[in-house]
Amino acid sequence: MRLIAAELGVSVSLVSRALSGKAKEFRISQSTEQAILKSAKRHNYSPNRVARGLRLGKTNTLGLVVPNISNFFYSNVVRQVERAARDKGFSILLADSQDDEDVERKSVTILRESMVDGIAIAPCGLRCDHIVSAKEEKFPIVCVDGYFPDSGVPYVISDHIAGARMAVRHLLENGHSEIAFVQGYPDVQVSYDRLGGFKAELADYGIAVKDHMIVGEQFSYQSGYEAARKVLERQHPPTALFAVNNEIALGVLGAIQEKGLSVPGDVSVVAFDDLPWVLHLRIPLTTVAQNYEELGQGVVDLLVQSIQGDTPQQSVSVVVPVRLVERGSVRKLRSLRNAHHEISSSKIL
Amino acid sequence: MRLIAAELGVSVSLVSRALSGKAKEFRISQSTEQAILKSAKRHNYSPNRVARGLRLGKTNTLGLVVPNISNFFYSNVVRQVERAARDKGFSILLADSQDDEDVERKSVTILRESMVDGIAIAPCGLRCDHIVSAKEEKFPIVCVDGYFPDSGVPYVISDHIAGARMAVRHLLENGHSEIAFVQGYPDVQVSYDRLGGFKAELADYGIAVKDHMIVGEQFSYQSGYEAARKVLERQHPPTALFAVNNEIALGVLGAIQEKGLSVPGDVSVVAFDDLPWVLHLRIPLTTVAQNYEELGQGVVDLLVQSIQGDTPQQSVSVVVPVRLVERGSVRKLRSLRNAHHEISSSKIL
DNA sequence: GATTTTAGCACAATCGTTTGACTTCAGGGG
DNA sequence: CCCCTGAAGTCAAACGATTGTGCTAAAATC
Repeated sequence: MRLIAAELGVSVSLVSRALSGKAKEFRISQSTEQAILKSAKRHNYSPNRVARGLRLGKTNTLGLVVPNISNFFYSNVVRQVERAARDKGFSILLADSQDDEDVERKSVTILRESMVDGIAIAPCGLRCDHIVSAKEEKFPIVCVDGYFPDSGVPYVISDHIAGARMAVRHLLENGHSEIAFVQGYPDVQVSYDRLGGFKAELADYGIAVKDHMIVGEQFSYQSGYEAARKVLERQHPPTALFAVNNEIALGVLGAIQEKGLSVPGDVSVVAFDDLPWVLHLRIPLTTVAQNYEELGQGVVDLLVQSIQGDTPQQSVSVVVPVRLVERGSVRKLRSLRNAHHEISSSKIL
Repeated sequence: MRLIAAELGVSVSLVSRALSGKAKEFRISQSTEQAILKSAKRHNYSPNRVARGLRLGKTNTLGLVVPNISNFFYSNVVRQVERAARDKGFSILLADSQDDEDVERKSVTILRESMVDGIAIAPCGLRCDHIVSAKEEKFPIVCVDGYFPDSGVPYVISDHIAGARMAVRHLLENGHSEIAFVQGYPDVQVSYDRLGGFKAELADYGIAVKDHMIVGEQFSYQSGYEAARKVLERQHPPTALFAVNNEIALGVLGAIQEKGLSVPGDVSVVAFDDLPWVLHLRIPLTTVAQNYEELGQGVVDLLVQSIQGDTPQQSVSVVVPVRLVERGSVRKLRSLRNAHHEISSSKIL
């Protein structure tokens, strides 16, 4: 800008205004405006976003924190968030928290130091003081996938409870009553919700929840694998397993395969998270599909709303519906179902 | 910083120096240093990276451009790049070019406007003027996955040629000579290399390349699906297919399944890109595995080297070895192989 | 002809940090 | 008594853009 100003013998302010299209507003003569624009082209000038950010107090950048970007679910969320953000003129500053609360915390700090205009975060734990304190300082922040009830932090999530219920109902309706719940790290809201849905649906059918059927401790292949192994080695193994995310689902399949069991012949499987490759698994998995696009779009919308100050309602949040995609990894157990009816007089749809 | 300075009745410069640990160097009395540090804690001050970036001319941020972050390959690269960058104190400004050269071009502009200290880019096309011009302006930029020969732009790539050769050799050694090459967008260096490897290996075995066996036009499920369908419907269909990336591989599997064919019974498949779920496919795929970690680490290393000005060699680039992981999607065709030998007197290992 | 308007532009502060160049004061050596 | 040294700090200019205010002519008005 200096260069241009000097070259044309005008002031920098003039250049700035001309380049930001405020020529009319500030009565800049057509001749100088054209000269400035032309000169800018020649030097192929492009504004310094950092300087502008400093002056304007906003950078047109959104921070995005996810626990593990190589997880297909998150990479899709990232993609959708990036797309939605770009549509609104924002760039994405990305941080991978590696499922570590400390890293997450540091990432949030760095993002705020970087003057991002807002942060979208898929939290990896239960502690949320860094998030809440951001919110209390009027810093735009929105959770995605996970959330913190009563924290007042807005969120965009899939309907975890309904998703879990749908999956379990599907199993129940096919006669399964011995269902293992293979979860990830239990102490996050997502886990609470999915487990809650699982239990609630069982309760609706009058079936008691057995604690030993709730297994697993991490959102990883390994954890899913070990948990499934353990539960399948019980004296009375489950007839169906519900895997709480895609990585765990793979672990579960690994364990099943290793035991020489077949899906759905010996054991049925339903998983949370839909993936393109489930179709081509040995047995196409029946899954609860989440809507990445709505999640990504939703979180960006909320964030941008909050940034622009028009926050109509206090804490608007979005719950995106999920849907069950049946693919044949669940076996119909008529006999068992009927048997069970007589015993438990469970509620029938 | 102002606040702290005012509160203690000292100048901002003092605060700045104290906080950046230059107390000794600038002979700041222990008492004031402590006071400043204490005050900073109380206000939980954290520096403004934007202001610092403006002043210092560097932001400790790396730009990263990938064609499609929801592709498992790229999401892993992103993860590794992010990790390696964080280890060196850099953040990642992410852009998804959506396999669109114009978007890619704009992304590079935005990243440079954002004063990132360097850019890692997985190019999605053949045009590279924006990349070369960055390099010519001494702007640190490194390609990953793709590259531009003779452009002088450093790169970190997998050994595409060797990978393709390994895959093809494996097929040849199992008696396949009618191999379809299911590629993506042909006009990128990656495609040239993989196709080149394919042809070279066939040539080494004295087998002529048939143009109608080279199919596909995009790096997508759909493209892989359609290409596989078409080639399988020929009068003399191939006995094996080589899918050039993971999404295409899925499309190929989809087509095979739809035709009611079995892998490897009716047709063998090898794919580029290793994925966690290939183990649990109907038939575990034999794949060419890339080393994400080395790719990510390598590109960050090169970039940081270039940023810090110590560029030992002119254009250091890295070619990361790949390895073939056999899993049983290739059938041994003794008969066919022998038959073929007699006809073509092909070179045998 | 005096005054007001207005077109066209320049000045300078500002955003938050960093940093080279000064300043000030006390004490020591000659 | 003067000069020098060193300790402890201050000043002010940058970085690159934006923006409120002020200035100067020429044109319009009465």
